[in-house]
Amino acid sequence: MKRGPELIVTEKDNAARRIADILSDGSAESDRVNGVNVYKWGGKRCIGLSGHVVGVDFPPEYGDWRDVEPVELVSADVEKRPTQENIVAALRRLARDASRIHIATDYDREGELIGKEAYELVREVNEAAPVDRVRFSSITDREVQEAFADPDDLDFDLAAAGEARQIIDLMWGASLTRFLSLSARQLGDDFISVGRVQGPTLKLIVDREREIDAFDSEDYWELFAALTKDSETFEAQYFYLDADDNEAERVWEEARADAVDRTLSAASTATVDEVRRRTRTDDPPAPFNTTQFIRAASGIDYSAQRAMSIAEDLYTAGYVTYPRTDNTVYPEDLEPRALLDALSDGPRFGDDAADLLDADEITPTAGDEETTDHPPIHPTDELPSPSDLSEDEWVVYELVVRRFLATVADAATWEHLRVVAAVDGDDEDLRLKANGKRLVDPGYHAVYPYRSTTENYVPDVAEGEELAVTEARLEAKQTQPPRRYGQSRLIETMEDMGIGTKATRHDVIQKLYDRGYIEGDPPRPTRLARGVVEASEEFADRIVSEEMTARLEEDMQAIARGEADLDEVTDESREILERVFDRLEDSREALGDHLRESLKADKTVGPCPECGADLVIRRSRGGSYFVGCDGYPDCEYTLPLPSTGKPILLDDVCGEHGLHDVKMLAGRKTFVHGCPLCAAEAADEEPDLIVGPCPECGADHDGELAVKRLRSGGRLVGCTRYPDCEYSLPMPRRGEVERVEETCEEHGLPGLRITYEDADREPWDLGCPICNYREYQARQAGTELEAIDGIGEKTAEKLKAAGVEDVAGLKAAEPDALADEIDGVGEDTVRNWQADAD
DNA sequence: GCAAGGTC
Repeated sequence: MKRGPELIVTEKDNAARRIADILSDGSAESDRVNGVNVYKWGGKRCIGLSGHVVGVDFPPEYGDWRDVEPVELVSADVEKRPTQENIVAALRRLARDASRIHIATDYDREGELIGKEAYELVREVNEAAPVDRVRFSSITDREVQEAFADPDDLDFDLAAAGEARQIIDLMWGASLTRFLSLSARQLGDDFISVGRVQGPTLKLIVDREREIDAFDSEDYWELFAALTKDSETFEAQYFYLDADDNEAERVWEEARADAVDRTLSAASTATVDEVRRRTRTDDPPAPFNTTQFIRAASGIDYSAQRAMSIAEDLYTAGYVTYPRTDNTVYPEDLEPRALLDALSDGPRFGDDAADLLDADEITPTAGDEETTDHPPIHPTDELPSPSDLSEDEWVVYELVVRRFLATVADAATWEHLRVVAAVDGDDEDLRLKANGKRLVDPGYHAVYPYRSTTENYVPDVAEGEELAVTEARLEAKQTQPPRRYGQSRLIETMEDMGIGTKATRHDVIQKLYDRGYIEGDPPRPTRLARGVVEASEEFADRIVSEEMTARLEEDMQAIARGEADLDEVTDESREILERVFDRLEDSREALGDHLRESLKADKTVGPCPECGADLVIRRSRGGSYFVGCDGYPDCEYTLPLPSTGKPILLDDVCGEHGLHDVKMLAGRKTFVHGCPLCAAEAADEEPDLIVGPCPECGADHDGELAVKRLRSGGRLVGCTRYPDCEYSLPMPRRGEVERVEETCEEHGLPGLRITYEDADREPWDLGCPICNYREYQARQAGTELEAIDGIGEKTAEKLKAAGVEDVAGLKAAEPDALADEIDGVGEDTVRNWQADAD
């Protein structure tokens, strides 16, 4: 046997560093091999991978979409190829002279597969060294030491289960994606994708939209009365018992609602006939897993994607534990008291943490899901100093800290008081109810302010007591269609359906946005999405059904138990997919037409006022959007669109022009532009407001600056001699601009004031427009990239590497070109950043 | 270039 060093392989660098630290008792030293961290001590080396470092794909000859019939992918070989060359090379180099190899990847199915991939890479260069597998549920001293003292073997069956998933996902996803894209002739960046996870997720959204479309709203009425005891007034609601003897508040017949209203309006007293007091315990929440973290973050207005991105940054910096976890049970070795003690030094929450230390006994809550790979998300005992985090990072970090505090805090206690009072009616008594609640012991709410603690006051009354009826109110209402899924609700539903994983669900939603399947927030499906779901339902129902995952899960478990083998499972899946293609091939044309119609519907604004053909949303070569006639070049009619954001069409149609309203999506700066023709006409009619002499041509040519409304809906201060003089300054789109008395000495211009229709909104005195713009530019120049929502330290680094140094540079960049240069960033993201920078 | 799953 060789006498070289032992090699430990982990799933990620972070785990490698911590394991090396534990096994070496802190003596490990960090080194770089091929740009990859390697930790060395004694006769040992430890390297962290980056998840999968090899990927599955078809052989290169299947690469050209147009040359290969999609159905050929069903029977094509699937190969493994390194995807992280530098890590693979480093692993090979270290493995060559290793005397023994320990696979220490995560303790789950995917970890077993990643371990097997490492094993195969090792075997390519070292046939002799023994390879074992160490398994531990959390990276703690005790567990790691025990695992290395008693190593096990790789579980090749479990890894094969993961491989079956890889192969099946690739063959279904790639073949159907190519088929749909080819049939609709969408081959560029705008290909049409389907897959085992994105399919059912999209169908969920489309199905909800179908319910909304099919919904017929119904009128109903609700009745309220103000009841007064002494001088204390509270509101009670009319109710009755329905046919099933259940309490009902909605009255479905107008005549009856009016009759009840008349009786209540005429009544002067109501008699209390029921008083019920109840004390309710409100238990503190369970520890955070990924899904619940995303849900809580969405409650404070962070999108799923953004919340996860911040959590990952906090994890990398060492302030919170691994954010991708299903686990809602803290590991045994977590010491709440020690952690509270550490947190009590922190800003914002230190006092709350310290208060919790006063308790005699600290028992954390536990959720239903207990897994072994990672603990629930909680803060570490390493605290950031105020300047270490951006404001957004602080907000999210505080959420994680406070969730931990909540899980070790006491339950809250509410006192509920239900009062029912009766008013004499013509044939029967009318009953009114009020539900009071009071937070008598705030418990965990004292440290976790993210849940509502709104109280409803109902005075202390006794049965038989007479209350004054001081007001009656009839409210006409309509039943509402079901609500669209929000992002966090979607993720929870995906989790319930068993599709996707903690690490991918939020990415899947992002993918649906990127593919043009959903828009806005809460996401609504495009026509294309409906077209894809309809086509899938007809020909490949599996790919939009959660059953596919359920079935795959069963097959994987069979493989893992050694009761089925990989080929059996993948061959069976192949046969099913072959049959799907038998039917698809016959309908290629019709399906392609349908998808193309859907694509066009997403872009069709309405009839062209000049030739009657369709007006569609198009993009100029510079990347900006405009409305142009589909009859181009015969008809050259166009309308401009605002320069910020990405346009989508709303359902509302302009009564005058028959054009759909346009909404511009730009993150927090999203706004409704409305009918583009109305906007253009309004701009033509709005008179320019002359401000004063143009600084460029005023002296020589008498040019004047004026506030002008643009046909795109925007506004600027520009020279009246445009286009001969192109001097201009930006102006906000909204509000009414007026001149004020005082004049700027430097520029000879009056100050400008913007007033708003909303009377609550303070007017904005921006002063001399030139001075104002200068100040604005100065502020921008001093603004760091990180100040923009969605840009963290890492993204800022990537931006700088791409040549974007500051906010001004970001604003000047072409979104598509910049997106190409930065991994994991799409064009829309860049547009959102730019909109935020304005 | 296609999926979904790791990780960054």
